[in-house]
Parts: sequence; C-alpha cells; structure tokens
Amino acid sequence: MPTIYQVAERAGVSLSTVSRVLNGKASVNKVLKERVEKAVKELNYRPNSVARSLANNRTDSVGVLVPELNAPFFGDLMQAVESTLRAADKHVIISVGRNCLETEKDAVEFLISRNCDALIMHAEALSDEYLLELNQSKLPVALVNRQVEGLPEACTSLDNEKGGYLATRHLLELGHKDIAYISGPTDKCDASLRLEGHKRALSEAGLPTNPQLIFNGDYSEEDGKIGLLELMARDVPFTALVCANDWMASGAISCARDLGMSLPHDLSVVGFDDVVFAHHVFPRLTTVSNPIAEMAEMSAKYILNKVYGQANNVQLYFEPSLVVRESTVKHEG
Amino acid sequence: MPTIYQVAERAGVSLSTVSRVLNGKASVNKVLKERVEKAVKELNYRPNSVARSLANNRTDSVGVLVPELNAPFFGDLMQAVESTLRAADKHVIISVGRNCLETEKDAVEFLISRNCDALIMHAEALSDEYLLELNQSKLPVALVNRQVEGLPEACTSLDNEKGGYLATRHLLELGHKDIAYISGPTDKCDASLRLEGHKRALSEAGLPTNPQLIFNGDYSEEDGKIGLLELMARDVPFTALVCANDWMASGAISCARDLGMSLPHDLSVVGFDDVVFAHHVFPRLTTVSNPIAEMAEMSAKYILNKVYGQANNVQLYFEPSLVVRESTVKHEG
DNA sequence: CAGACGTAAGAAAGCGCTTTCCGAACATTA
DNA sequence: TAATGTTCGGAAAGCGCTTTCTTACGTCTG
Repeated sequence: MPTIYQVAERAGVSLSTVSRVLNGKASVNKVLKERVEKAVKELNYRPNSVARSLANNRTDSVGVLVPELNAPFFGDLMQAVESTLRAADKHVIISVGRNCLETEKDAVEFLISRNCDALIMHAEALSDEYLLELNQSKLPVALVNRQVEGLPEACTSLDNEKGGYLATRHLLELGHKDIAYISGPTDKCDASLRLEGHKRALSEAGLPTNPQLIFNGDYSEEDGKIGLLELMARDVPFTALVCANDWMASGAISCARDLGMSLPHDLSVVGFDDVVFAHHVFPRLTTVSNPIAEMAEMSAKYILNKVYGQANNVQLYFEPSLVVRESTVKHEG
Repeated sequence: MPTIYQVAERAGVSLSTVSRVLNGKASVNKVLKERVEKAVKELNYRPNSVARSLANNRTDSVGVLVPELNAPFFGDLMQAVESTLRAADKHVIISVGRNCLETEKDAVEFLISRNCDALIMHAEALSDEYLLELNQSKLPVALVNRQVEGLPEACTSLDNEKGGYLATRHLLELGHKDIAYISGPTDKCDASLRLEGHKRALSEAGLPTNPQLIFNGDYSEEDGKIGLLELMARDVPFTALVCANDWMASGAISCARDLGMSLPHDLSVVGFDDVVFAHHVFPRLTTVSNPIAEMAEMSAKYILNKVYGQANNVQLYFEPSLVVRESTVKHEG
C-alpha cells in the first residue's frame, strides 16, 4: 500500500500539497495538481482511512442500533440507512440490542468505543434520559420511530394513533360492530397509541369500548395465537380482529385456521406494519403500512445534515395508510 | 475523552507502562499495575480505537458483503456473523452487493478502503478469480454458501444436490409421479445442483426427466407465478411441484390459489431454504432447511482463527434436511 | 522603484496509541 | 567482590494523515 509520502515523492511535491489536492480545500497550482493526480493513479493510491480519522477526529462512520438483524421490519430500516449513508461515503456499523436494556447499553458502548460520528437507533429499552445525555455529552443521536422529549428534531415518528384509527375504521366501514383488539405491550408508546386510535374509531362510530374484547400481547407471533384463544374463551362474540402488528396477525390467522374457521368470512383480520411477509399469509393481510424505510432514510439525512454539513430536507412525522388486501370482508348481517 | 497520557500522569508512570497493562502482553510490576488500573477507572478511560488501529495496523473490524439487507435469509446470515464476531470484540461493517457485479466490486472496494482485517461474503456476481486474487494479495476472505476453487478452507457450503434430492424424494414417497420443477438461475451453481438432485431422485425412482416439466426462474417470487402459469400452459399434467427456493414456492402457491386450485390437494409444493416466512404461507410450506446461520457462524469462526489467532473448530460442509409441513400430501390415484 | 500585500507551497507539529530499544536496578553465580 | 544475567520502566520513534505556521515569490500601489 503506497502512502501519501510516496505519492508526494513521485509527483515531486511536498506531502501537504498532495493532501491539499486530495481534499480540495485549498487552491493548488494547476500543473502541480495534475502531477499529483497522475502519481495517485499510477501508484493506485488510496488514502488510509484510519490515519485520516486519527488526524481529523472523524471516522465517517455512524453506528446503527437495531433490536434484531433478521426481522424484515429492521431489514427495511437498515437497508434505507445504509444506502442513504453510503451515497455520502459514510459507513454503517451495525449493532444489536435484542430489545433488552443491558444489551442495548452494551451495544451503544461498543459503538462509542468505535468512535462513531453519530448514532442512529431504533432503541426499545433505553430511557429518554439516557438518550438525551448521550446526545448532549458525546455524539449526535437520531431516533427512528420514537419520540424523545427534549430531542424533537432528532426523532422520526409515525402517527400510530391514526394507524390504529384507520384499521378499526376500515372494519367499521365494512359493517363490523364487534371488533376485538390484540394490543402490543402497552408500556411501549407506539402500542398504546395504536390502541388509542382503535378506541377513537369506535367512539366516533358511537360504539363503546369493551375491555373484554382487548387482549394485551407482546408483539410476538405466539401472542397472536394466545390472544385469539383467550378472546374466544371470553365468550364475547366478535366478527373482526385488529392486531397491533403483522406478526400477531399472522399468529392469530393461523390459529383461527387451526380452529377450523374459514377466513376471511368467519373473521376479518387487520394487521399493522405491512412487513414483507404480509402478502404471504393467507388470506393476504389487510394492514396498516408503516413507512419505516422512509423514516430511517430521514434519520440518516438528519445525521448527514447535522454531522456532515449537508442540507437535505428532512421530514419527521409520517402518516400511516391502510393497505387493503384480502383478510377483511364485509360483515353480512 | 482522557488519553493514555493522562492515565499515565495520574498513575505516576510512563505511558508505555499503561499500554502494557492495558494489553497485558508484557509483565508489569504488581503495584504499578494496580495504580494504572485505578487511574483507568477513575478517569473512565477508554482507549481510542482509531489510534490503536493506526499503530498496530489492525482495525478489529471485518467487512460483510450481502446481496441485500431486507431479506430474511441474509438477516439470518448477518445475525450469526455479528454475534459471533462481537463475542470476540470485533465489529462488522456491512455492505450491500445487490447481486450485481458492479455493486459488489464497489462494495468490496469500500470495505477495503475501510481497512477491514478480513471479509466475509455472500458473493453472487464476483468471479472465482477475483476472490482468489483478493485473498492472496490483500486480505483474508471467507465465502459463505459458496465453493471457490483454490480456497477450499475458506468456503462453507451446503450440499445443494442433496437438498434437491430430498425434496423430490419426499414427493415420490408420497406417491407423486408427475413432478414439476421451478429452478433458480442455472448459471448459479447452487441452483443447478438443486436441479441435479431433483433429477437424481427421479432417475433412482426409475422415472424419466421431462424437460417440459422444468421451468427456469430467477429465484424471485414473481418467477414462481410465471413459472407455474407457464408449466400449466404446457399441458403436461403434474401433481406436485418443487421450487428451488421459498420465494418462488410462495409465488407459485398464491398463483395456484388465484387459479382456483385447492392446496395442497390439487398440488403439493416443496420449497427450499426454510426462510422465516415459510410457515406464514398457507398451506405451511414443506421445504428443505438451509443452515445458513450455522454456515455464517462457521465463516466467522474461520476468520477468527485465521486473523485473530483463535482456535475454533470449523465445519465447512453442511447437510440440508427436509422440513415437512402442510403443503405436501399423499397423491391419491 | 520600494514597500505592502496576497497567494501558494513546504516544513513541521501533532492526532493517540504500540513497540522497540535502552538503561537502571536488582538478583545470581563464580 | 566482580561479572553476568534478568526484569521492568521509560524514552522515543513511528503508524499515515491533516493542518497550522512559515517562507518565498509575484503583483500591485504610491
């Protein structure tokens, strides 16, 4: 590997001139500039990014924290972040939080020790205070799909309440009156907002909220099954079901089928997120789309602006929209 | 951020002593050692990884090349690599190849410019020669799920032929005799081996291979649909279908249903890979499991051995196995 | 034409760490 | 006791780059 010094030697200039040509920050005589460029080509020189980082205290890398790597939802997120950042010649160091406070902290420490210039996180367990402190004391932080008080401009988020509202209103419009709901963990604000939306749709339609028709799950496929079983055991009839994410919807659907129900006629189901497999489930899942890729892209652009001096427009709030497929049908009755 | 120098000052020793304590490579007087450790704690000192990399010409990072980030198959791969490497305090820089020669080369260049210590790749488009050259001239390379001549110990791979064989034999055992096959792109060796296995199963059962029952797809869901349509248009009857991956199987299944067929009775379908959504499709997909996570883990361990002086056992060859679910049934007839 | 000023190139000082080399201090042996 | 060996701390060089400081030179103005 040739060094900048060898380039300078070959071009017959000092190494600071080479550096100036490479970085294009100061003016350099045209002739010398061309000589340097020629030498760079001939030696196939590539600047050593480590040395550069040490000298200018910048790694051109941003840490990304996700709960897991092998879930489609986070795949979409990473895909968007990676391509946005790479287009600006920055790179991504990915770290896994497993939805657990300890691991998330660990992962952040790890990213910090790697001298990332910034962090983009889908943090589930870390507290608002921790994130605030991080942002203030050390390095800029962007939160995807989360609102943190005190960091308004660093957070992208979805109108989850509206999403829940849309799901339920869709069912109401189809004539359903008895609508069950499998919620996500209500200590997470997205889950509780989705539930809020559900309730609002109900009340706008003049219907009461029946707690017997609500089950609290944990967003897992398994809890979709358990939820459906439990709801049916309560013996309050319902003709439609809203699930706070697609995993639970998929669990509920396959459970329903195992119980001998014919979908969608015996039960209309709506999911949330519109992850890749939503159209693989049968019947193809009607769901609420979650523009996670766009949110992730905006988070990346925010960092590009804040840390690397770019000037992209960033959008922080996103609206969900309903994706109607085949898992919901008119209620005959 | 405190530097090693400040630690030395506080502990009243020279900075080389601090370095020695930190790296534990040379012996240091017990008293001094404790003083240093105390200072480290008090200052909350963390070594600057960039400076360290510059000094010892090692970044403790390994580049990972995958075709895409938002596919479950590669999610599993990354998950395995990340956790194996992280356990050894190495980190992962992920780059996307998009299954395209140009992009893959770009991605590799990018990883090289980041001074990765090694590369772990699921390379689709890069030639064997390119990979060999890379490995010889620059940095150690591990290939996941691919065989490269000349790099026997650096490649993990699956017995794809056996996988294809298992899929078809399963159908034969269920009494099917007319079995169609939707292949992956035959210029890829995994796809052609899977097809080989299919043919071997047929011939072992004393059945001929009918080219009219084979369609060449490109592994995409779309081509699963197109393939099924095309095969049916050929007017050669078949009661079962093997698809060279789960995506095409899913496409074929939903297409079949759209055509009014009742699955699995009108058509038994087998997939390949057992990706996450395999059990979301309906009927739940019988498929051939692909131990991609284990292969990825082994690739990571190989690198750990080769570059970082560890001594893990690594397994290079993997056997697929059949996962029987509900998309295949006995042929009545 | 002399002095002032602006511009461009080179010299050199770091960035924070590892590691080699050296010497001091102490222990061991003849 | 002198000579030799051993251990361990410190000084200093360097990893490859950026950036500030300095110097040299050319141009402009009075």
